[in-house]
Amino acid sequence: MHTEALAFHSHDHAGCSAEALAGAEALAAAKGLRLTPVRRRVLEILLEAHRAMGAYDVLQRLAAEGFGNQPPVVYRALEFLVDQGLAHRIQRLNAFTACMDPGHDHAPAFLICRDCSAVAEAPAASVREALEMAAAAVGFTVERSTVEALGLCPACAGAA
Amino acid sequence: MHTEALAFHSHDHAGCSAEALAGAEALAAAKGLRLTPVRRRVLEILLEAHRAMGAYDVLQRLAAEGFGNQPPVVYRALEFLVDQGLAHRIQRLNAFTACMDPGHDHAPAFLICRDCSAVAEAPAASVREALEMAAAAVGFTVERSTVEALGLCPACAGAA
DNA sequence: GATGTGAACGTTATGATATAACATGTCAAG
DNA sequence: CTTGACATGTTATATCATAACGTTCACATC
Repeated sequence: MHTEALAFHSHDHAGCSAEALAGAEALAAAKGLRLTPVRRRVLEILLEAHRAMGAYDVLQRLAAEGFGNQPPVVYRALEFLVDQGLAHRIQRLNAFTACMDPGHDHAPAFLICRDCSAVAEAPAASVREALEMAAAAVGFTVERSTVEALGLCPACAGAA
Repeated sequence: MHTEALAFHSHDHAGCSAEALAGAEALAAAKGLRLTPVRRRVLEILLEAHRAMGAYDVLQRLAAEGFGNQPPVVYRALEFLVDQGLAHRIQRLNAFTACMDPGHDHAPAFLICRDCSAVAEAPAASVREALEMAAAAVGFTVERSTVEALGLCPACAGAA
């Protein structure tokens, strides 16, 4: 279960966080990256929250634990995590989420529930492919893409 | 020529702006919307620029012409235009562009050149369809979607 | 073990983007 | 000519993000 929309279903949360963290450590070791205390703690905070968090929300948590409490501290850590594919930025929310599946595929689509604000990462290979085709048709070369959908998650759709 | 990536090719710019503006007026008339001086002027500014502009850039133009010079003035006009499909927000740039084809299709993909910053609107029916399928697979209902690609436009790819 | 080097971190300050709240103006319907 | 709805203008502030600079620390080299 690594490409499904975990966030929309109950699951072994502690387990999936631990797994993602282990994946991050493996990736860091493999690539010779430094998963320093700040970076690691930011990733843990995102994993624990299991939803999109604003940079300043993360910063508050960091500061409460004795790390620096100025914006650059958290923005640098987030930049590192995003660059390495360990976290994602949700443009629509100016927020960040931990990547649930570091190291694989990547360039997922994000499904954002407008009701409960849950954010799920969905496999988007077909979406990217369609986008690349559309871009190629006008001579454009895609390097990075952002695909985000706003709507209703299963639970909130059911409640309505 | 209403679904192609105009921004990447030379074309009758004054003509396409006039056309889009006429389309906006027709749409406003048809829907009973008020295309007031501020709103109309914001749309014209976006059409003339023919690229993504930040809200404060637009505001500066407005202020120079005697309109209010406080952020809410331009943000309200932009919100109106975006809601009515006369302009689009480019999340990745925190910027706005005029819609080149008001009234049709809609929910285009945006192709953003990282070199020259040109932004083109590309037809994205197939992309949206793929996204809706992927979302449906996890029980999510898409209401609005954001599809943006960062890369190289034909001209800049050629120059490199 | 001293020392140079570079990356990460901390801090100050500021910049850029966006909205809440309220006052004023406009205009058509009653 | 009042009322009500909506647009605009203004003040103030919230929110998101980065430039610039100094300090610390791990580590390689001498």
